[in-house]
Amino acid sequence: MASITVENYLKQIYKEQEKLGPGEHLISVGQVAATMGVAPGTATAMVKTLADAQLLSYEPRRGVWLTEPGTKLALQVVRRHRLAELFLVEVLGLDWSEVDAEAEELEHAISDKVLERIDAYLGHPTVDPHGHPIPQPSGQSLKQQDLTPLTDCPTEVPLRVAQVLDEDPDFLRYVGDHGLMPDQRIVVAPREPATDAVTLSTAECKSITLGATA
Amino acid sequence: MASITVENYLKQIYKEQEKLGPGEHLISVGQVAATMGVAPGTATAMVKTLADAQLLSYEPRRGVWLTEPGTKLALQVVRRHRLAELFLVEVLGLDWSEVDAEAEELEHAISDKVLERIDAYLGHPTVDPHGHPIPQPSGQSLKQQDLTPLTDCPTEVPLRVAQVLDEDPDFLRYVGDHGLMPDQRIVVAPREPATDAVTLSTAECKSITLGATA
DNA sequence: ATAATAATTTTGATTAATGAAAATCGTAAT
DNA sequence: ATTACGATTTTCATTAATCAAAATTATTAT
Repeated sequence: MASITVENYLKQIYKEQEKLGPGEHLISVGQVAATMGVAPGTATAMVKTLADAQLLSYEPRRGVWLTEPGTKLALQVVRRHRLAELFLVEVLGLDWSEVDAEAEELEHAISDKVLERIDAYLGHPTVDPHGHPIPQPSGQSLKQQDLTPLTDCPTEVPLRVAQVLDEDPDFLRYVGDHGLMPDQRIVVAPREPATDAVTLSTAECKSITLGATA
Repeated sequence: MASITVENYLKQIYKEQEKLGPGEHLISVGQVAATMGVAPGTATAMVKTLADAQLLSYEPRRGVWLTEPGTKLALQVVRRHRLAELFLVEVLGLDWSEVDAEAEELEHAISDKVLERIDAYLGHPTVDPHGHPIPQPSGQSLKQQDLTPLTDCPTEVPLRVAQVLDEDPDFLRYVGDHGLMPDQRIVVAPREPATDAVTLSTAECKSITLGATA
């Protein structure tokens, strides 16, 4: 069985790959070290053992990308993580700003059986509390269709929030307090081309955000 | 923070101590090795580091016993384990025969916050699905009052099952199928002094059990 | 084409947890 | 008082995961 450490590396690499454009998949070892918070040499060593285990492909000095089995394992971890998050919010009533950290532990402790019970209990949901898609048990991830970053949405038009990428608890609490969360209706104000800020109004408030929200 | 391994050693030693009569607390290192399923030398080494961490007292060649902090930590693990078991049965509908194994993993992944939510969700229960007491957050364990082993219950008298000690899934499934579980009413048939078997009748069946049930 | 820079890989060492096998100790029997 | 036996402890070695720092390599700037 894959250790917790291995599961975390695969999940992290998967999430980095997800950010890339379609067709792209190469992640540098430095990037792996950075997201995992380990020294570069540590990442090199781990990446080699993951390559030996056929979980990823490794081209020295270029980078890595997940193989089929590696992707499958990563998706299982992400599925456990996101279902755990949703469960914590929906059933135990935790705040969406804190569930990411909690699920970080639970994602390694949930068996297939328990996971499928949770899935059924929640009615086979497709997105987690932040609007991220929940991979299916088959190992297939729902593809994200046509999401537009706030920075290039049409202005003055009613829209609905699809997902919030940032997982920082303070940020989530802040935007949550201002009514910005998945499925909420918003209107983006006319852009000020000079700034990288976007002003938008929800039910009643307006907030200023940075570039990383969709 | 205590590692998962440390948590498991403390929990196991606690459970061994629990079996002892009041006043007794000494557990041999061999016993520790046996319940943990490790080589004797491994147990000796671990026991020394736990002693250095003040989690238990160690008298070479005699054995160990938990200190106050060690007991407290062990009780926290047991609490997480038993609340997880109950949650799996009550909320997710798992069978009582399988939840011990599942909780073995979850007990190391549940934060204090999530644990207290689960506790509240379940209505602050006092016993797990097998009738074992759930330690309180303070670290105090409810004391077990006047439980009588089946082997010396009065016969021909209606009784109610308090707890089932064995955690073996096959055993639990078997007795569960015969209606033997906590809070069920049973009648013990007259004893056959020659055998170590006890015959008892529940709603309709009768089953023959060994010596370790209360 | 060469030198400088930044990223990556190597090397050497460490810590936690473990097993195997040899050495030691304590108790019980002769 | 010895001896023998069983449990315990020591010693040596291994694996997974890590860091620090030195060596290497690729790319960029001159």
